[in-house]
Amino acid sequence: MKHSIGEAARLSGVGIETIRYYEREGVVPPPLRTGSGRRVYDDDGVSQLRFIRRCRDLGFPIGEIRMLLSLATERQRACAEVRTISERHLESVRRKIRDLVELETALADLHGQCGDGRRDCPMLGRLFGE
Amino acid sequence: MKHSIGEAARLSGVGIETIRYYEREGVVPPPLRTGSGRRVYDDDGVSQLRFIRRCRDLGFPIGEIRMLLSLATERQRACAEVRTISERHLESVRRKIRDLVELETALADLHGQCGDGRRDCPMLGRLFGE
DNA sequence: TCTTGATCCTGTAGCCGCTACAGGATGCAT
DNA sequence: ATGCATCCTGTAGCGGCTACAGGATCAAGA
Repeated sequence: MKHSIGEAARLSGVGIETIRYYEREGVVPPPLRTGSGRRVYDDDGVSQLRFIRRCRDLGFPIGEIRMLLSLATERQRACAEVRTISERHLESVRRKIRDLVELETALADLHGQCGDGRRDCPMLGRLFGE
Repeated sequence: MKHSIGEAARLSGVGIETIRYYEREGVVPPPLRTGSGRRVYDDDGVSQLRFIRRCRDLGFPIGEIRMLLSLATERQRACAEVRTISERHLESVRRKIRDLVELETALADLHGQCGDGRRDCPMLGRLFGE
């Protein structure tokens, strides 16, 4: 089946402007065009877009999605390499979680010092002090 | 004491270019200048910069730092308002943590399906499928 | 056939919070 | 006088979109 960019967007869950952005950035190949210049996507194109959206939902950066996509479309589906990429990404997600949890602790600690008064906030004092 | 921008950067832990950026954006007021046009910071200016850096370390966005800073420099130190801002921020940090933990689960799950083989990666299959 | 409204096109600018230049002017020590 | 550090302004880039402006085209109804 052939689809307009709007249909492709609906089917894949990727916004129209974002699809064009991916094309500009070379994440997806440029699709065919109608005589009047409108983009035409086939089912494979839509699948690629859906794949990208799922990867983005998982927080993969564009560069790694590009790698995953080329592994996938070259039909190699090289598991070991996918494993490496997803492992690296998983590690970065876990690092972010650790950082945020640390931050949460510090923030909750500071926040806890705030009373209900209207002056001389201890949190501001701590942030300004030294 | 008076300080050059370089000294202010060292003392506050904020980069030189970042200080100028904060000035452009109106986060800090423009400092005095020497005859030849170089910026001069006093200790209060350095304290403000340090305050901003600490807030940034805590993940506060610039807009909220602006509010905190005005609360602080107006000498009102209104604790209740600081509480509101930090509460909102804390909530957004916690939301981020929840999102990331969810993401981590999904990712680890997918990642766990990858074997050591070189073809037909189940993770790619899942990402492409429908 | 005409008109309306939806959809599409390109190109550009903005978001956040910096960071990294380029290209030039000072300041300070020797 | 020389040389190097530091400073200045202005601009562009990062990632990953998003939001226009201003125009072309399409499909459906009257």
